[in-house]
Amino acid sequence: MARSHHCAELNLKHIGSSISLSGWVDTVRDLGGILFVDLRDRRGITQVKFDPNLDKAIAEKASHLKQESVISVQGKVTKRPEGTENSNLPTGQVEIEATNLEILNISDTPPFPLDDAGGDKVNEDLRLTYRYLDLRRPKMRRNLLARHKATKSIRDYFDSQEFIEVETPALFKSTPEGAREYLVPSRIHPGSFYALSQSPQQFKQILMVAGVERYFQIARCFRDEDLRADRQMEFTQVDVEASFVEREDIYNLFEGMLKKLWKDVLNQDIQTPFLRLPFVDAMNRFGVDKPDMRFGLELVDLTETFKASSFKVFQGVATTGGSIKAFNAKGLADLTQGELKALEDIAKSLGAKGLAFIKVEGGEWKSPIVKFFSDAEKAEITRTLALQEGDMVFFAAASWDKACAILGRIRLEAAALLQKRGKLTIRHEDWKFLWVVDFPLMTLDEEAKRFVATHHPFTSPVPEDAGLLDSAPHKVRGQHYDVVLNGMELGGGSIRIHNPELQKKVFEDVLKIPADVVENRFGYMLKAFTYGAPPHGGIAFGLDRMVALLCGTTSIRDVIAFPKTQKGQDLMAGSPTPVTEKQLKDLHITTVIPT
RNA sequence: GGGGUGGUAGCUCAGCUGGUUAGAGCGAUACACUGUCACUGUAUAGGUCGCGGGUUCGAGUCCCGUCCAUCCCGCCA
Repeated sequence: MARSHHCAELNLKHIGSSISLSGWVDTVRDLGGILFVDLRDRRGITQVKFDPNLDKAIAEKASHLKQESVISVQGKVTKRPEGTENSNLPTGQVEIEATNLEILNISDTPPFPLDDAGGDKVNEDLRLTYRYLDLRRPKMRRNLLARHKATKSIRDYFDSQEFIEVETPALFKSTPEGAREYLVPSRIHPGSFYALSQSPQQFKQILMVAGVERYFQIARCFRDEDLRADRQMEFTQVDVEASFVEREDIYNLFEGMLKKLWKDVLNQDIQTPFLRLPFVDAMNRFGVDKPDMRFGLELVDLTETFKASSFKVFQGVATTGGSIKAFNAKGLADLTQGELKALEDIAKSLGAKGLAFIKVEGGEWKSPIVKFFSDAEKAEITRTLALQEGDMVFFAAASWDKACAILGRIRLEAAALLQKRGKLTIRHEDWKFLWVVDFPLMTLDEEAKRFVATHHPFTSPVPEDAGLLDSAPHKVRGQHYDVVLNGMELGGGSIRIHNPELQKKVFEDVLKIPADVVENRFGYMLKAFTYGAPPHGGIAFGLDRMVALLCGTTSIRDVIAFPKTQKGQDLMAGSPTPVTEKQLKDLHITTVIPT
């Protein structure tokens, strides 16, 4: 038998037993005569003793071991001598007196340290090149385990709610309305392509028409967009859809899932129901549609205050439909020139002309713009922002959405600066869940000068707004909801349109997609809806982001076994690669490499 | 497509205003060491300073280009 026990279970109860262990050499401590090996498997570490007084040949053999070699050891569990116990190890009361050693594979010296602290500092490209070594690190092993627990918890939950998991195709047809897609050439149909599914959205709605009623899937999705710390080209969605539901049903269902998930993975109790925050309030108070509510620094609106101001920059914006927003970065008056410059650059990158501010220092307002303010304006600023010594106020004057976006970002940066100074504490495990609701159904695409669906074109309007679809599409609220945690969008969904006429109207009259294109792309769906489509709705959320949060990491690469780099490469296997002429010929493809 | 940061020994980093033979810690190798647990001690080896070009008497250092990684903007219905 290769092993009778694993490396985390032996203790005083096993003393005297003959056992066998297999695993990797974590460390070798050769004291000249006696020699200790920390033997590691996926469960933990056990100390093995090689004593030349007991067996000279085995001790000699062990002295040639290198770290990360794979060995199998037979021996007897013994109590460690008084004073040599290791309280840091669960197995630290005992050790194995080796009676036999089998060297299964000697390892080359690893190219980087495999402990948590050392490995964390290593360049990520090196970790990705040797991912099999990186994954041996305790932290990465924990992350893989947490992901497994999360998916198991989710499957158990939906099963208990009588949802069934249905697989849908990865090879779908191209629908260029959404994210850029990965195309797959058809060998059998020259010149035609599949698209890798960017989400199972259309199939899950069809499953509702099919009478499945309660569907979920842990589904792989593909999007050919630029990568980020929280975005990979292929990622995993927990995709859910149910018939005969309203928004409240989805909120309850999903809150239940998250409650169980947090309990199963972290053994923590989270509070439900979550706060419901309308989109407009989220923007006005936090400047984003995914607010981090673990800290304040909320935005205020000063548009009215500055409508008659002698400060022309603000007055001009305030009287021409724009907004003047501000917030108090409490205690940040000691911000350095460099930090201020960095904030200005961020503001400008978001379309601000500059970043107006007031520093309250030594009882005075230090600011390049304050000389333009009247006493009444100053009083109003002091009152609404609760200004005190040591505070720092930032302003944005622009269109409403731009002003919100600028300060929303500056608010996050200011919070980071305050945290660095120890003036603000933001705890990772302070779980502030919320639903953001009442999104506008349509958003005006400035470039294309037409409306685009905020969420997707299948989202149902809020019933009382449906009459505005023709006259004022941007005023129509959608039955769309996002679940947000600590500044991260975990997922979103909506109650869908189940009426084929309404769906057709949204495609053709509101989104202005030509009728023949609608028929070509979505005709099958509209047709399906004519055969008794039940009212339905659902939600999808990013499993990778969720697991990253559970593991306390900001990069989803840390919770994906084999992620790709920002340029979409697999550094270990070396994809993508060119292919042979024959392969291309079979697929009726010719390539043109840009020079 | 754009902006920021980084690339010096196997790993993590230092290397000021250009100036002799580019350093440290960890790791590796060898030897010593019989109760260590990140063992310890002594010694040794290890470098195309990402790559290409330029300025200069002289470039790790300055300039231009380029590649890679990463963070962000655009993008992600």
